[in-house]
Amino acid sequence: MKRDSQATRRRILDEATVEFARHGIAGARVDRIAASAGCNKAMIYAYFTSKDRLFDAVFDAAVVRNVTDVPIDAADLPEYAARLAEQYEKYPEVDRLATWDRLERGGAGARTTTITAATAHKVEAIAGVQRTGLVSDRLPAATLLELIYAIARTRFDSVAPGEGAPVPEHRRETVKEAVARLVRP
Amino acid sequence: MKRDSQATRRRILDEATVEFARHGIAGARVDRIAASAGCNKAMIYAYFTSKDRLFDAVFDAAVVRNVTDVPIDAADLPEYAARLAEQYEKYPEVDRLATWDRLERGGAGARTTTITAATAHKVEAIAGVQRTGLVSDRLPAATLLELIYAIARTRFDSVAPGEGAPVPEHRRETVKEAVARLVRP
DNA sequence: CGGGCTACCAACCAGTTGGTTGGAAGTATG
DNA sequence: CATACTTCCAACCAACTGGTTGGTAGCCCG
Repeated sequence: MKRDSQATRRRILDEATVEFARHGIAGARVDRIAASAGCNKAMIYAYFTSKDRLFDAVFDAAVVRNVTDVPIDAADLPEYAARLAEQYEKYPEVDRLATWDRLERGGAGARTTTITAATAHKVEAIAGVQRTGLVSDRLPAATLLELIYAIARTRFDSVAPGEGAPVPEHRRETVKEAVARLVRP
Repeated sequence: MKRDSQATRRRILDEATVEFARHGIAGARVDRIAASAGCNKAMIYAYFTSKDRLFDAVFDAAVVRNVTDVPIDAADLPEYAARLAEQYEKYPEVDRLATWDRLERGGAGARTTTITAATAHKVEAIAGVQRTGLVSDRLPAATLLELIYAIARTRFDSVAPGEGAPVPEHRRETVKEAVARLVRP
């Protein structure tokens, strides 16, 4: 068959993203990833060394995209949070991968240099805006960021599933309103 | 050895709680549960039928305790959220079990009659207080409850791990302040 | 055109694991 | 004291699974 190692690697990563997001590390099956990627299991080990390293690659790719796609705007935290919520809506697997990482690996994936640097930058940006008085300093910058993350990740589907769950536009407004209240001076 | 089926069942449930909270369903090992419960694996199947049913029993016990231990007080939502946060601090396995349930079973455990009834009651209680004007109705009652849950579950340890993470008392005040802002009319 | 390298694969291995079986042992009762 | 019931167990089974091996086949280059 026609060969293209870059294409094979790409398909493995894509299908592994789906499999890990759905089943986590312990529940994912390397055989299933190979089957849906249309290649042999040995190829996965050739490119990624082990199941765990494959998860690393998947996690890093997903998280880097989130950090890149949604830069912080400390001057407009409600809007920033709304864009973050949209990103989670667009890529629900990212939150799932982050949650699997927290449960199965104690959050090790989130302690990479890329993420910790990005996070430190965000905290400093929020602290800066707090010093100008535009954002309340009743809560520390790091705490505020965690709350913004928690609110942006909320899907609003578990209390009243199927009914009253906000459509994306409502979710955006909900997140915006909630964060606006948190940061109001 | 002296026999006591109630005691054996209790030990299995306790050790299964630890194992499922730590590893989830796919990652938990029935052999490990048996070993730490000090009984034979066959006993687990005698009492609980299957690994999945054992998780059901563990989940139900943990969740029922949360619902029972922390009844809602719609007249003081910030304080209610603070008590909820304390409960999560006291029993961190509950949030983990709920999260595994969401990831591995699509939240099926949370859709039991006990929980949906308790939730409906809470939503109605919040809606009632909104009608009196004491709590803002900018956000629907169900949405407000989801946000309260999200805030109460936040551990404030992932943005600045190890440093600046609030001690329980600070966490309580942080949750209270955040929820007070959300519900302010 | 043939050799060598790269990309790929079917079959396999050794260990694991949820669940079962054919009992043994403790205990209660007649 | 013997029987029967309940609680418990060691060994086992069949299927599974992460990872490896001994290749094959496509393709490039001299």
